[in-house]
Amino acid sequence: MGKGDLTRQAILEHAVVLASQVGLDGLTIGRLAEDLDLSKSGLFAHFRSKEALQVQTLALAAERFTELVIKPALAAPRGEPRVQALFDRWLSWPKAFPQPGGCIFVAASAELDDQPGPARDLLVRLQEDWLDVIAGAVRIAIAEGDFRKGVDPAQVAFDTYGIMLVTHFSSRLLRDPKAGERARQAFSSLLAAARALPS
Amino acid sequence: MGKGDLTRQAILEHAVVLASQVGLDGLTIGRLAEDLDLSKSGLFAHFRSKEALQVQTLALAAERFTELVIKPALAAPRGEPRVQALFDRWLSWPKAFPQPGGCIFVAASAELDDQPGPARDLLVRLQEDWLDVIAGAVRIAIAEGDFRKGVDPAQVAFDTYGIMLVTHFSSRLLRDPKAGERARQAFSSLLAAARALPS
DNA sequence: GACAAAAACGAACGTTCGTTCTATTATTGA
DNA sequence: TCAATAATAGAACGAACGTTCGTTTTTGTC
Repeated sequence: MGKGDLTRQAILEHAVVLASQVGLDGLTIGRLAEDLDLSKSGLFAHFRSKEALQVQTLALAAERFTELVIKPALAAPRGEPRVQALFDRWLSWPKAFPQPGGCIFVAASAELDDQPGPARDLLVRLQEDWLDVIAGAVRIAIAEGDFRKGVDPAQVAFDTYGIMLVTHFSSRLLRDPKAGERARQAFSSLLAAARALPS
Repeated sequence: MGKGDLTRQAILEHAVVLASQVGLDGLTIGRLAEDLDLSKSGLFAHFRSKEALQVQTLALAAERFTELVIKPALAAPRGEPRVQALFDRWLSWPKAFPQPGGCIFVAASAELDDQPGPARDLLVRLQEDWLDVIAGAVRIAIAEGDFRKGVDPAQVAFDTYGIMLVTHFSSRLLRDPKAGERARQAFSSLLAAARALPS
């Protein structure tokens, strides 16, 4: 890895931090350059367009998300524990990879939902993949007998995603200190409803 | 109402539409003026700052939300029907007051969560009020005997808000045509869990 | 219909944006 | 070590931003 890739990596690392606060659109080449003691043009040369910068920023965040959330959670035992692990890891993900403005994907979701382009395309793919990971874990939990047979994995993934979103808004916009607690409570109810009756 | 107030109203009406698509920050005085066949300076004179424009845009949307969602729902019978009505009215609110970019409050929530100022302050107050309305309806449903005594109204409001958020993202970002259906399913499960057992 | 007040205009301001050049400095590989 | 290449800097661009100002048009009232 040459020096170029090194600084590019450093730029993107900081871009995620910044984008979590000001959004992918609020992300500015001048600001980024100033923070990293680079010239605007020098930084720009690494990406050759702002759109590319946005896409690569999202991509880096996704890479980290896989490392820090998905991979460790998939190490949990098949069945309900793995579903629980996915949720727990998600909850602590803004701490695992510091994002002062909260989850960058949530911020980007609201921003890009009406803005066609490669950044939106990538984000959609990432979010669909994430929902699929959850649904897959639920499907396994059904097969393992932890959850009832009638449970719809996609619906559980939908519901879980909802809890994640409301947790984000509750803690970041409303500054509710009880958000984490409420989130756990909500998720616990969700699991209880899916759980198979003890035989 | 003089002519000034009339055009100001028209401006704000369109500002809500625009802000739902590009956000409160993406809202631009030039674009707004062009759409309404006004001069930039002529439009600007109505507000004297962009911040005031943003705040008044939010305020108008809140006014409409009260008219079109809260007020009609509160006309429903006390108890579970009223809780259901609140949810149903929310679901159809982007159609009742056209917002091509989806609910303006959801868009603003992600945008302003790290941006101190009067716009954020107003938005927080509005969202807290909305949560209180839901929690209040739940409290009444408990008193009426529709819901179990142990139900936590604030938690139900939290859960409901989550379903609303995931519905928004599912339909707007992922373009999932089944979002509405999934939302109803999720909410119906939520109510079922809160419901008192038939005596 | 005259006249003051209100509303809208048009031009310009200083900034900042993304982007494009050309030139200079660092890094690399033979 | 030295040429080739990659990385960065610096200056400038056109466009768009919010905002200000002085002027002109429209409105409402006696």
